[in-house]
Amino acid sequence: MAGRHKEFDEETALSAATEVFWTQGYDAASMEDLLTAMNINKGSMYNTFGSKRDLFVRVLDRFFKYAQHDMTAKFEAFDNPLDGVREIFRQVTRPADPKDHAKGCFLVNTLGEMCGMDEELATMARNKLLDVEGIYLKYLRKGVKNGQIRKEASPELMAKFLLNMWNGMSISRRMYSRKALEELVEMQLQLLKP
Amino acid sequence: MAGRHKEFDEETALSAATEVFWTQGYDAASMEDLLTAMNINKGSMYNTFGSKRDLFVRVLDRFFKYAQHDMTAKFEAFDNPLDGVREIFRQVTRPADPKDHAKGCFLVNTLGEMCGMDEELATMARNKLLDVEGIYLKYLRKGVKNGQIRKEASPELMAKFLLNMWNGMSISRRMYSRKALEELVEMQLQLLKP
DNA sequence: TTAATTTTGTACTATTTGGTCAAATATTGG
DNA sequence: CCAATATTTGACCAAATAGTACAAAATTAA
Repeated sequence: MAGRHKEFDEETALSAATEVFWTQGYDAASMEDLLTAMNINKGSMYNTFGSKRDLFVRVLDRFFKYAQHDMTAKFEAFDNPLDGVREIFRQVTRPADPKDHAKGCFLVNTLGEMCGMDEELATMARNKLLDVEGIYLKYLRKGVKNGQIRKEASPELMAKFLLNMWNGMSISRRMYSRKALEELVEMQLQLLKP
Repeated sequence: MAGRHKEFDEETALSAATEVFWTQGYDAASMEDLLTAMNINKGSMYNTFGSKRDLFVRVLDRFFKYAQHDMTAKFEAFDNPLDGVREIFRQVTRPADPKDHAKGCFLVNTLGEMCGMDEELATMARNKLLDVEGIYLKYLRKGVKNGQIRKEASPELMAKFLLNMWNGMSISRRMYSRKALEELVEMQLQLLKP
């Protein structure tokens, strides 16, 4: 196949774009911000990704793919799903970078920004969050079978509860101390214990 | 004092502006959108409110004032604070207009949009949400005294828990059915019962 | 009446927005 | 080397943005 080679790495560029969309949101992120972060030219961007919106969809999909793997890995690393949940919520209570508190959850942010504005993007974010709920459900069911999770509440409802907790913490992390967030997690996890 | 009187009612105009900011967010709401909704001219707006940002601050303050009154009234209408909380969360599970689901909570939206972008506005929203937490705290304490709320957890933590629940539901309402939302509320309220 | 004040509407600025395009550059197969 | 193909580059564009300016009409209190 003839033609000049791509000089930049798509993955690297998408990763940089993720950071910009994540911290600023879709609308507030300008093409200039994005191109500077991605370190490519306008032409390259439009040639490769199509449009700002298309780029966002790519970023969203890629983000979710990694999040999915990460979540599953964390659940698989523990015998007890409660420990998996704790590990997952450590991203909230003890983020790698304290600046992550302001960023919140990318999917939650997107659902919040797009709902009522761009229903298509909102639905993408919503469906991904529902997939997250699905992961919770899978490991909760396993936990119920092993007697690690209470049998009295339905796993379906408990999964929704965990997602609601995640949604809430995505906002609450912008207002509470680490200690308060940790207490909050531990308090709510009581609802899952047998 | 001489001079022509204002033709429009500031309260009415602010109410219209609230709707626009609430559904679209601060950034996405254009002056054109706002002026059309408020039904006044550019000159009148800038003369009365100063700037888009100043208008937003007025809208935010006014919104919170009403929310505060509303919450307090709901708590006061019931002997048991648990019923007060249920009534407050009916705004989420059974909103007056189903379109309110897409709108979420104005304060939560603002904290989400502004955190990391405009720290001053973010702090305004955050402080108002912390005031909401304060209201929860007041009535939880009363409930503890009356044996309606469990004594084992600290009222401070339970208040934070309620706010976290609110934050979460402000997102979750954009993805779940009424029935699921109601089950979610009732499940989580278990944590407050004695 | 006069001075003060608001409303209305239009025109304007200056900046930023997402997006386009053509020319230059690099790569490959024939 | 040549022709075809693909990417890079930066200039360019039309639309929208918040905000300003202003003049003329309207209303009011003193």
